[in-house]
Amino acid sequence: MIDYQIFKNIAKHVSLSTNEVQHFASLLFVRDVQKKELILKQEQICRSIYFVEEGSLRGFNLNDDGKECTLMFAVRDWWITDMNCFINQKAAILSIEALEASKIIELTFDALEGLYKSNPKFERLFRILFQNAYSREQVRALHNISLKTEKRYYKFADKYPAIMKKVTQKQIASYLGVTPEFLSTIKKSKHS
Amino acid sequence: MIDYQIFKNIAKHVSLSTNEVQHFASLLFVRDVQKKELILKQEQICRSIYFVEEGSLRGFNLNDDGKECTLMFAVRDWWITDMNCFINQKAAILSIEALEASKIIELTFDALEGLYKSNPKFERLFRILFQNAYSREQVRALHNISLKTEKRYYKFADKYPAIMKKVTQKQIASYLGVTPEFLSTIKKSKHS
DNA sequence: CGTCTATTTGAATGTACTCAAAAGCGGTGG
DNA sequence: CCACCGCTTTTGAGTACATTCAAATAGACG
Repeated sequence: MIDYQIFKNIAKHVSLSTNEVQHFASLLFVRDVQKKELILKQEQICRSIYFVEEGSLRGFNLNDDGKECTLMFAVRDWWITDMNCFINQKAAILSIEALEASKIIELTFDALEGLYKSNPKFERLFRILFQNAYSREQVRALHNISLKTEKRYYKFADKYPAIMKKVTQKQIASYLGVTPEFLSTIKKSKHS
Repeated sequence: MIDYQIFKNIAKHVSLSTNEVQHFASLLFVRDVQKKELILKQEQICRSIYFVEEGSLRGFNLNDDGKECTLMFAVRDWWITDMNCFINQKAAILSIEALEASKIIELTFDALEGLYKSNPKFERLFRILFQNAYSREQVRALHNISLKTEKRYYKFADKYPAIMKKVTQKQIASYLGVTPEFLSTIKKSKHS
């Protein structure tokens, strides 16, 4: 297990001793999920943060009108959770589904709180992960309010080629907050 | 200085000894800025994170077409920076201006990196601040892509009454990513 | 091969923008 | 204290962006 991608991901930010790695590993749950399986269901308490060891996931919200909004994708080497519900341990706004057969690694809220207490390296690790996540969301918010859909689409496609390979156009449309029909017409018109 | 709001803010998340508070305080720069003064200028390296001790700030981007987009407001007891540029120590995308005469507290990147190394409590503190910031941005992203402008406006007004008192309608429009003219027509139509 | 879903296309409608002009408001100087 | 100036807000007409609904086509999968 110690040759898993998750340890390479961590090693980018902090260096752990063999013992620390072992302890961390002992807290993880590795799960193989199949395509379309839900790792987290909306309304359910969000008890864990997830790492994509292999495969791909999508976090989305289904509203009262039946409209799906994709908030995030996660491919190999990415972390994902419904952050707001995770940190407050309350009912999730998002569902998270597998886009294909995937291997995911689960770290529960309680285990993570224990890690924070037992070893400041984990405070550091997640401080870095969260600061990076916040930074990305801040840039995304700027793009959302300042750019036209067409430009946002091509920026997304440029920035995340690994995601483009895994997802349908309908899912990208729901990530951009437009209808699949409109995204279709955008792609047809000649682009920059 | 130790009765400043910033220490109450920190005490919500970690408890520091008198010595730790003193050390932290020794790293801070307190500045009085006047209305319209720029704390951070776009294109300039973003070297610090700021805390609003008193007053209010606005972070915005000015694009090539001369269009201003407000990414965030900060009132008393809030932290603000151009996160992406702060953590990479590169040219800022945002300018930050004072909306009124304000007292702000500046913590530089280098000082903060020193704090992380010297005392894990600061890793914890900023881990919590960043996770909360990320959580808020995630919710905001969902609202941006799923809700109509009208609903976003009233949600914002409900959630941040302290900000509503300080900012113009034009600035709110630029935060929502719509024109001031359009926001004006929204307010006129009868609302939910 | 047949079924289910994704994608495309088009017409009609709604949402939001641009441009222009008028009205309102706050601050400054005489 | 009033008059003027600059900026914000409002209003309206015309246009562009994006949605809804419906139907046709194309792909994916068992």
